[in-house]
Amino acid sequence: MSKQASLALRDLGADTPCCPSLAQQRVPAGTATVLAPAFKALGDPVRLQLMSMIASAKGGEVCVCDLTPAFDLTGPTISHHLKTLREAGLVDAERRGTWVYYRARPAILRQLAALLTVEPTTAA
Amino acid sequence: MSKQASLALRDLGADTPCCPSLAQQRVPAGTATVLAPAFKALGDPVRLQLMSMIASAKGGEVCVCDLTPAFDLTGPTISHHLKTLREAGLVDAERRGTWVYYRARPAILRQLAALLTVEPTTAA
DNA sequence: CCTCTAGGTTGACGTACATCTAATCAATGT
DNA sequence: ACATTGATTAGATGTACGTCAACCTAGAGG
Repeated sequence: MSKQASLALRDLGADTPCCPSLAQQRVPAGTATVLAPAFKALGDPVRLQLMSMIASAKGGEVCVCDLTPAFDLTGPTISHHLKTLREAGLVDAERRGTWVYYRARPAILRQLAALLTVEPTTAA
Repeated sequence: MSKQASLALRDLGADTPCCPSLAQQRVPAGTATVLAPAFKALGDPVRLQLMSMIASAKGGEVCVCDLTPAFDLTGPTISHHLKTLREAGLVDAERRGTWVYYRARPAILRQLAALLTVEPTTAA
């Protein structure tokens, strides 16, 4: 079930030109249905920090063993949040030996940022 | 209870320089706690479309009477979603005569966009 | 003043979510 | 092969969310 979300987000990159922007035109229902889960995934303080730790990591990736001790939560809970980020298409996971490494998907982040971008001067 | 969220978001604009960006440094727990509700508010397809309709409205504002018929939902449900957007500090409401008009808060949108903005070239 | 209409609020109900403990799977080292 | 460490999965529970039906509030107009 994690694959549909990732594929849907990837496909959306194809049928949208570049920067639709919330404020330029009404986002279609289909686009909203696809992108809302990504925002929802970022709508939790723990996941927002996890996303930031992954995106700002040196080398572009982080071991789960470095993420878990950063919170007062159990390992399974962190794993659950990482799964949510994964299913939202925001991150990728790769197992290398004993540890699992997470990596951000910059394209999706850029797409979400573009959607929220509004003109510097308020449109009259 | 809606005032705390708005004030918290406004305050955050003061103590943060301009564009912290997820990928430049780990977002502090406090910032995550304040901004996550804004992302959560956008994490629903209906609210994402409502936000878009409000932000893209001619004249910068929309009447609720124009928003409600755009969905297969009852009036109270739309009202509830608008309240969620209001409490997240994403929109402002103003009653003028019989109708209530909603207006976007560009500053908050810009802040969220800045947080998600990543470098065009992957940072090593 | 009283009624009508448009919005917003409250309470209730079903579902989804965040979190935990316990069990399972994967990889390394003795 | 066995035990150990790391990560995910499964089951359970309390809380929050989305939705609707019913009620309350505020202008408009007779």
